Amino acid sequence: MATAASNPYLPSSSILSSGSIVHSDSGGAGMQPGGGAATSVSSGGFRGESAVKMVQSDFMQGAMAAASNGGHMLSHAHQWVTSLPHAAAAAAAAAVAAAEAASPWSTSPVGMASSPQQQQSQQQQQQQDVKSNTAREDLHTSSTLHHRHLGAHQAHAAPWGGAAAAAHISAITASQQQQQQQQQQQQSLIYSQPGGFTVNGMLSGGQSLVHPGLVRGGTPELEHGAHPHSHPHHHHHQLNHHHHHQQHQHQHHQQQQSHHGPNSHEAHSDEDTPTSDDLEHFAKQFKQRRIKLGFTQADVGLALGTLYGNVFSQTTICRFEALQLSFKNMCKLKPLLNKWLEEADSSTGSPTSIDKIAAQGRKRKKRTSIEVSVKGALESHFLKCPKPSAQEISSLADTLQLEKEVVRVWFCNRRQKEKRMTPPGVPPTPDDVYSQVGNGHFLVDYLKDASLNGPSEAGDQKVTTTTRSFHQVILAH
DNA sequence: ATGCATGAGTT
DNA sequence: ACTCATGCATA
Repeated sequence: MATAASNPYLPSSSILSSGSIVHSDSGGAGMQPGGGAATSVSSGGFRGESAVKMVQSDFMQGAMAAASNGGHMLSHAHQWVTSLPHAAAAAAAAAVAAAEAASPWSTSPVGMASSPQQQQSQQQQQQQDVKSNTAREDLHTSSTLHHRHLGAHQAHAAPWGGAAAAAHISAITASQQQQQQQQQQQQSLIYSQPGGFTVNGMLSGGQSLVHPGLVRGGTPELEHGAHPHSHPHHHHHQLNHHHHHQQHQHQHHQQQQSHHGPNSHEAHSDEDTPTSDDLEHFAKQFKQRRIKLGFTQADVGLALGTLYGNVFSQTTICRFEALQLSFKNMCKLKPLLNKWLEEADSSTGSPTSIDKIAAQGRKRKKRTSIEVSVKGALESHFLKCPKPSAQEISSLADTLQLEKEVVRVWFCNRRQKEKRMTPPGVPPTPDDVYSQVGNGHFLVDYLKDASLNGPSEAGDQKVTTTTRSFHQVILAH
């Protein structure tokens, strides 16, 4: 009880006007009345609501039922905390590109031309699949890694990329990039920090991870951020819009030189085209080495900032290791992490000096805790309609007594989750290969329903099989 | 390790 | 208003 109130946020204290902020929520155990609004929390279980997370799909089954629980509501009030304006601001320059690689990863099968229809047409609706039924559960047993084969549904054609190849960039057959559809792709911006001053925190140690040489003096230039050897110039910027389809997709042909043949395939180090297998393997390996070297995920994130000018949080590193990022995002980060690994490796023994940067100050809304029962309700709606219209959101919000914005964000996040490489579930038991269908499949698609977005194409998506390995399988047909 | 959140860039 | 990349705050 009594949780003390440690208010986490609150930037610097007081300046904020009024102090009404309140913190609360927390959940710890559940008490804490919250100051203004109570956010109910209750989730209880540690590690993510254990129960809940266990099975997402199960929500429907079990949780839902429970859901009815009464009506509690959570009110979360909105209390954003204001903090200081941090300076981060952004420098913006993009540098990134550098690493990106690009390319079509097609390594795979290739050949087939993809066919599908969807490629260009659709707009945002990708497949949202919903799978429902089957329960996929995720339990990853905590710490250890879960090895699953992830699926990669990689789909996009290679947006960013390209070329990463180091040297020759240009060439690439055009095939891939080709069609850029208008979708959005994302932006990958990179924030580079102005070298002038803040470089990222680290640096200090110098010794440790980086050698002066690598880090370019402080200015991270934007243009080529760092490529060690490759040539610069490719425009970084995202280009290509092709996007989504991460999961379904078909890849494009174009084989690149990456793998060779028959038995050997490993290689891929960085520049080539990362295939999902590569990514999976790399991620595992990365984690292992990182741990051996004694670095935390947070350390790595900061170190990347020093090396490339892009700082990443512990969260991102964690997700990378767990393959919980989109395929594209994984590809983007891999080169950076690989580079770090090389550095860290060579400089063994050095301490880490890390420090945190801290603070950013922006106002961030207090995190709303949604009760399990409410989550169950949201989950069930999601299955019915992953993309509810504004109106639906409003009514749902009303029903659940949540802010509309909270509901909207929940759906956005839920949708993102579906797109990750690693499906939420993936049983740690990779073994069964076959049976996975039962549990893991998600990519089913249809169901896009119509609410807002449209109709469209939806149906097309075909089903991608999903079974364990998406990679290769990829769309059937 | 994850849930909820912010924001750029699109559409 | 959405998607996608990221991260603070949390469990």
